[in-house]
Amino acid sequence: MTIKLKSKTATADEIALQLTEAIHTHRLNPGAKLREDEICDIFQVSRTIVRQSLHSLQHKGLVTILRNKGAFVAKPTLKEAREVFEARSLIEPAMARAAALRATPEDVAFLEDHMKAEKDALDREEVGEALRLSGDFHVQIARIADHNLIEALLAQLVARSALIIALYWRRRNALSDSSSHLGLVNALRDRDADGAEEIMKGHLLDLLMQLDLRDSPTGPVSLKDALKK
Amino acid sequence: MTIKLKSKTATADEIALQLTEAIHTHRLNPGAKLREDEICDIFQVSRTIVRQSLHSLQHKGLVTILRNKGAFVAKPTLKEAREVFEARSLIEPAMARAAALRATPEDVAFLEDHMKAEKDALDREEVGEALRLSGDFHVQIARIADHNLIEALLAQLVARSALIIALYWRRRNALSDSSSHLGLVNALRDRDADGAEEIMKGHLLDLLMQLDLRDSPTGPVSLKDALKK
DNA sequence: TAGGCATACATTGTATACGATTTAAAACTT
DNA sequence: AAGTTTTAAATCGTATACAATGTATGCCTA
Repeated sequence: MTIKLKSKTATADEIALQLTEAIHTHRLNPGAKLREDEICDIFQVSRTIVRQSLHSLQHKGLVTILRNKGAFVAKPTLKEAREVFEARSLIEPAMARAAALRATPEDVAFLEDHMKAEKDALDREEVGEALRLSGDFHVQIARIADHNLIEALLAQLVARSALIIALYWRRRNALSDSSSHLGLVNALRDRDADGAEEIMKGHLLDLLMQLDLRDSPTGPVSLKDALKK
Repeated sequence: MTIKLKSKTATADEIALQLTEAIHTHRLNPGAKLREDEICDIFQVSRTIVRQSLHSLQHKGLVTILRNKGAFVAKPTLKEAREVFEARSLIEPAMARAAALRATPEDVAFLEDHMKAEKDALDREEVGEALRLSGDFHVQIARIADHNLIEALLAQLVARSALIIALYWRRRNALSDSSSHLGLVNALRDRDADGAEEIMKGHLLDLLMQLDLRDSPTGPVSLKDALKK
């Protein structure tokens, strides 16, 4: 899928956002090289701007920059993958609880729309987009909980989760368990803080279970890479 | 012994680290302007490098960059301050627990040395340095817990906490409650996971209590600032 | 003299040029 | 022909030059 932009100059943030979405929807896979000149051509900006966005993404853990070698979409190790989900397990249940205590009817309606958009994307077989929306759902919970810091942090963790899913997803058929999201929305509507917290806890555990985080070294590696040195 | 005469050019990371330490020890206060040329002169590097480090610090939440106006040491709002400590309260007790289960005798010895260094700094009345060490203690717990992701995250939160302390510290006399740290080390030595978790929880609560995070708008504001716009 | 306007200065933002390093390719040797 | 050295190309890192923006100064007018 081509990444197009308006004729006027793009900002570093816009480029970073587009790259993030491409990663999130698996149009860009872990390990993919991000050559500066190539991105310059696509967005019609100087390398200065491109480098800003790449560094930005590096800080967020989505990109790995090797000195004098270039920028690559990050390839989380098994340990990093576990750590991401451990961190999420520490944070998100509390966010679900806080969200349940604060959610307005508008918030609930928003989440319902959000879930519908996800379902529509799945019906259209836009798997990547569905995955992105599914992750964004979690970020929205933090937004409803009115916790900006964790919202930003969670956005990073969710984006990294997309990388992890790309690397360690077990089966390609069953995608997301939307029933958890539905239950969460219901709990929010009912102001059921305990319920929301528990559902979130279980939901993250479910996600983790669907990943293959055993000690197999690095997952799918190209033969070329494996033999390189 | 020969001394390196070659004026080794500082890297962006080194500059960022020095600025971070200056912030951590309160040699740089919230709101301080960080002019690029000035930093260039100090470290004898081009603006390219300085801008890299400033952007890096912005991503970490220590610096705020206003377009066309420049970089300033961040000034956390009351809400942001609360969020930092809420996030720490979600994360750190779990780290204390994990650390208690993993701590080796070497780890315990290291923490004891660390506490002694903090005490020495206090005795020498190097308040800023003591504060920095006190914060780093928490980061070391995450390191012992062998959780790299949270260790990095916590380093950011601790650095931001230094800003918060600079802004919202209640009384200038009583500094840190070293008894909590001592208790924590003992719990780690005893492999007392529950105890470590509880002590950490209480310790963070104590810290929070010593801050003035009531709804007074932004804490210490000058009349001049208040009328500025 | 106070306020508004215009100009000059200071600082930041972006693009480009140049040097350093890596990667790929070619030529050479054994 | 395989391996090694040499050469060239591609790519990244840093410094610098220039443009855009913001800030301060002085002048003019009422």
